[in-house]
Amino acid sequence: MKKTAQATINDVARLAGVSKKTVSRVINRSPLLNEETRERVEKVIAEIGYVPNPQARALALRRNFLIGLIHDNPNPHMVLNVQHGLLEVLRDTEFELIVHPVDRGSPTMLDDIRRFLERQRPYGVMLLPPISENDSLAELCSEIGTRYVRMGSAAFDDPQHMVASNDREVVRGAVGHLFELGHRRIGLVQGPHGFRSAFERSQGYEAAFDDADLPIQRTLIAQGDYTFESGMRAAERLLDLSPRPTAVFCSNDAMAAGVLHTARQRGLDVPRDLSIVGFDDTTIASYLWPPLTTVRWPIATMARAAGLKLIGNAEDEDEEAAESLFVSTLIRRASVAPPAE
Amino acid sequence: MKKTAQATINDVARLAGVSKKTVSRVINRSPLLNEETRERVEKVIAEIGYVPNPQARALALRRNFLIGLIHDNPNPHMVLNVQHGLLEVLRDTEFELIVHPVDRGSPTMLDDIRRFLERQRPYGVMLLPPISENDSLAELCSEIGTRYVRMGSAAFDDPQHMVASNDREVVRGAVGHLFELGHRRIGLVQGPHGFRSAFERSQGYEAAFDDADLPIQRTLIAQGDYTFESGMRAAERLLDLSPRPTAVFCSNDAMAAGVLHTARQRGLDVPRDLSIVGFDDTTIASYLWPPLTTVRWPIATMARAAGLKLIGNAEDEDEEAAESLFVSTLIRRASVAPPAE
DNA sequence: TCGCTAATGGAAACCGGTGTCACTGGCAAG
DNA sequence: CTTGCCAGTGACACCGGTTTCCATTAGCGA
Repeated sequence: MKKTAQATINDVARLAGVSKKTVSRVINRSPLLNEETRERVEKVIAEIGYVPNPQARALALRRNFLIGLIHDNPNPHMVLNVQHGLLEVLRDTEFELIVHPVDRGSPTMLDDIRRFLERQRPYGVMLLPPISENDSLAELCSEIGTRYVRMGSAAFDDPQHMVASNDREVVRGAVGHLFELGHRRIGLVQGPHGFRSAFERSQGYEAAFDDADLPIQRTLIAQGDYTFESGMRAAERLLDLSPRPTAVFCSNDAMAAGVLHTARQRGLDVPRDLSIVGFDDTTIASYLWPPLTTVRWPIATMARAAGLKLIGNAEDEDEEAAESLFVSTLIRRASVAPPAE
Repeated sequence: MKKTAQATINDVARLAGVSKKTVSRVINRSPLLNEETRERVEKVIAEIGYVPNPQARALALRRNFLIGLIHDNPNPHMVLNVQHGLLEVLRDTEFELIVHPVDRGSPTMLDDIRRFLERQRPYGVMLLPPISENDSLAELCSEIGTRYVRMGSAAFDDPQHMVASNDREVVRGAVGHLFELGHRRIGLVQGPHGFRSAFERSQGYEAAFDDADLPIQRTLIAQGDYTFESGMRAAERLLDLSPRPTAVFCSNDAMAAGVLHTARQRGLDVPRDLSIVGFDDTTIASYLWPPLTTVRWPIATMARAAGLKLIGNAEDEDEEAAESLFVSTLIRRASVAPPAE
């Protein structure tokens, strides 16, 4: 009795006077089990504080009780919010979170991920954008037999494998809001090519112009790459236009902050001379002066739903309970006003 | 040959005509091994692409090839930077990162962590502040036999278990810098009680007053809790003082952003009417207007060092190579100027 | 009382590695 | 020539679970 090491299934079996197998049945809630036996075993388990060894289980089941987070995401705000949401679901379960960032653009990326999946054998993985948009990655998961959920700005997979937000619609509404205030020359700072989110948001911008029956002017569209600096550069080009745009929608907050920065360097007053709308609602948005009007998407909520899909409850009746489409909303702060002219 | 499942150590042994044990010796670089045998086995390993199964290893060794990150940290910037640093070291090793946030203040916190350590048996864990300051947690790790490294604002453990920054000294220098510019009434927005970082930074502030042979005025010290809002509230009190302080040092950037916010609401010009210094050098700091003078501490570098200590290389000669004390530096931006008066 | 079936529980194999210990052959010392 | 030592290797148990297969028991009708 000197060993304080963890109790094993053998200890439980011995103390309860049954075989390992029976204990295993209790743990896994096998239905073919005498009620009385079950209670006796459960009593012993509670008494000695037995917890099954995850490594042994993983070996026998060929599947680990880990949820993997695979991402190549440049946005810390997003990564951390996703972690929060996932961990909230995982808390009080036997699952743990294992984070595996990858290098977008590395030619061996898919091999890296395959190795990760084959070695660690996570129970399920969550794929963050932009890598979640890669279909061959989803196929890889299917092939290996790992459950997966993709997160994205549009529904590009089955609901059971997808949590998506409505980027296009919410941007359409946000830009529409600018039109309603009287803006006509509304700039766009796009996200980088190859990002579905950038595409969706640009589409929303264009849809708003359609709604307003105005033609889309290419010169009002500047290319960014989701960084602060690219926002500054984009603003330099847009603010050189004559006539100057009176409002700018930016595909994310970092670029919006860059636009604000440049505007201020040029002595422009925001929002009087220029209205700015961002996307993400990072903490930055409310710290800026003026506080940034932006789109808040329920990242943590989405991650929570993804977690439920992953660890679900495959047998539970509420299989379909976890949502897969989430609405983002426009948060109105002080960086938007009617045009001054 | 139909099974595409992972090759096992048995396959390697069979194909190389040796026993499992010998293969195991090759994998673990046992020195008592005929060179010729080793080459033969390695050839087979390379041919069939064998990779040891981590679960089986974990079971046999009673130790997983996982590095745990235990934190209760409210600062996403920091958490993510630590993850970056750790993952950089872990990349291309057999280790993976497992993230385990805990609930500071929960009475069962230590039990939660014990359970985590006993169940997952991580190879090593990294402890982030403020929880890293909890000595009983470090004792728990020792007791269970888990390698650990604590991160903190001062060296409160052996170098082998510690990566620390020099918060006190750098703040002393930063506030000293304000004195040099001619400021005399310098406010302090403190971090919350019980945080070593808050304590160290406050001590640095006081040390700078000592250096300048000026008495510390309690009214110039406001209490915050590291949040933006607490910075705003603290500023409201400090800016009501008469005479008003001409500069404020804030224990982190979020509170500095709050101070800036309040200053601007009152129509004060920063830095002309009020100089502001933050701490952390989060992205916020450079996005703000004016860009914030702040202290940058090399979080990712520290995390990298911590990672090396954890997975080290216990047998390597450069055991002592990994640094354990890191210097933070003052980043001078536009939020500081000589007092106007 | 006997025989049959269904329900329950146990023995042993297995998952894929590592640790212990015994064994072999070659060589130096006695 | 015998003994002892050592490098190199393998047989086998073991880590702590799950799974397969079989034995036992209970229940029930004949």
